[in-house]
Amino acid sequence: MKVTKAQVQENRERIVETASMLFRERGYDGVGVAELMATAGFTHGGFYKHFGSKADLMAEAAACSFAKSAALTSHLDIAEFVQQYLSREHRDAPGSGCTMAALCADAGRQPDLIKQTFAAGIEHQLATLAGNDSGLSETEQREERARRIAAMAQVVGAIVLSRACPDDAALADEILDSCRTKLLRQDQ
Amino acid sequence: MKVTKAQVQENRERIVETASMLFRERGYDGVGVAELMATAGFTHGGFYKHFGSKADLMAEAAACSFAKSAALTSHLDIAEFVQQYLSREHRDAPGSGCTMAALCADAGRQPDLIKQTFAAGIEHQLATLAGNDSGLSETEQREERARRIAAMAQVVGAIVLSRACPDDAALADEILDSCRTKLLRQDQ
DNA sequence: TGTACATCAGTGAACGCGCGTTCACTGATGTAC
DNA sequence: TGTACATCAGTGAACGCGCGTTCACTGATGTAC
Repeated sequence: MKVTKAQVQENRERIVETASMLFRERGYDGVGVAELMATAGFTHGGFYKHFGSKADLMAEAAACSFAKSAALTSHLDIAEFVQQYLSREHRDAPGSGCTMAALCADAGRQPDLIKQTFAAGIEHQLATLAGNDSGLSETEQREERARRIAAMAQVVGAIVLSRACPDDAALADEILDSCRTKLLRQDQ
Repeated sequence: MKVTKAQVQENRERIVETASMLFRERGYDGVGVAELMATAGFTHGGFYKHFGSKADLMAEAAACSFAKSAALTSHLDIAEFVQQYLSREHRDAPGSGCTMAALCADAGRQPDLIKQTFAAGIEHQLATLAGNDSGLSETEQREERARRIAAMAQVVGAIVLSRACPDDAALADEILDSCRTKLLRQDQ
C-alpha cells in the first residue's frame, strides 16, 4: 500500500486542509482524529505517520490558514477587508472563514504550541493588513498599528457575537451592520 | 441522606456557580459532569436530580452569569466599563470574568437552548450598558445602540485575541491597550 | 536496464480512559394521621 | 405534639460510547546491485 512521495505530500496537505475546515466549523474538541481522517478519505491509523499528535495538527492547520488568509487579504485596503469580513457570507461559513474568529477562544485553552501559532498569526495579519507603511513617521506607524489592532478586535468580536445568536437573526445581522458602519465611517 | 429544602436550593446554586466558573476557564467541552460536581463538593450521580442534562446546566450557568454581570455593570458609564473590561485582571481571570468573552465562540456550536440564552444575554447587556436613554430622539437611540454594539464587539474581540497569545505578553497587552485607548478617545 | 529487497504510507483491530447518563440504594426530611 | 411512613437529594457502581494513540500487518514504491 505504499504510495509515491508526491502522493504522500498531497495526502498530507489534504489532511491539513480538511482538519482546518472541520476545526473551524466545530472547534478543536468537536472533531476527532478518526472523523477527520475519514473526511479526508483515509482510515485513522495512518494519522501518526504524518503528525506527532492531534495538537501538532491543530497548530499546523492554524498556521496554514493564517498564511492563506494573510495572502488573500494583503491586496485589500481596510475598507475592502471590513466589507468582506463582516459579511453574512463569512459569518455563515466558518469552515472556509477566518481561523482567528472561529478558534481564538479555543486556542487560549490549548497547549503552548497552538497559542504561539496564534500569536504569530495575529502579528502576521497585522503586518499584512493594508500593508504599506512606507513614508509614515514612527509615531504615525505606531498609531496605524494601534488602529489595525482595534479594527481586528472589532471584526473578530463582531463575528463571534453574531455567530452566537443565529436564532435571533435580526440581532445577529445588526451586530455585523453596526460594526461595519462604524469601521467604514472611521476609515473615511 | 435527604437534605432540607433550603439546603437543596443552596446546593443547586453552588453547582451552577461552580459550573459557570469552570466552563469559563476551560470551555464547555473542557469540563465534565463528574469533575464539576466534585469541585462543588458532590458525587456525580446526583447531578440529574437537579438538571435534565449537561446542556441544561450550560444554559442556566450562562443565564445566571449574564444576569450577574448586567447587574454589576448597570451603574457604570461606558468609560468605566471599558476600563474594567479591558484590564489585565479581567483577561487573566476568565473564571470570574465575562461569559460572553469566554464562551461566545463555544456557544455558537452548542444546542439552540444555549444560543438562545446568549442572544438574550447580548440583548440584556446592550440594554443595561450605560442604561439611560431617556430624552434621546429615536434616531439618537438607534445611534446609541449601534455604538454600544460596536463597543461590545470590540471589547469581546480584544479579550479573546489577548487570551489567545499569553506567551507573547507584549502583544497580548498591546491589544488591550490599543482597544482601550481607542474606545476611551471616542467616548470623550 | 533488470532484479532483489528494504522502506514506509496506509489499514484496521485493539489499548486504556473519560465522557454523559442511568440506576438501585441510603437515610434524613417532610407529611399524614 | 408524637408517631409512622413516604419522599427524594445524594451516593457510587455501572452502562455504552467515542476519544487519542499504538501496533502488527500489507504491499507498492524506491533503492542497491
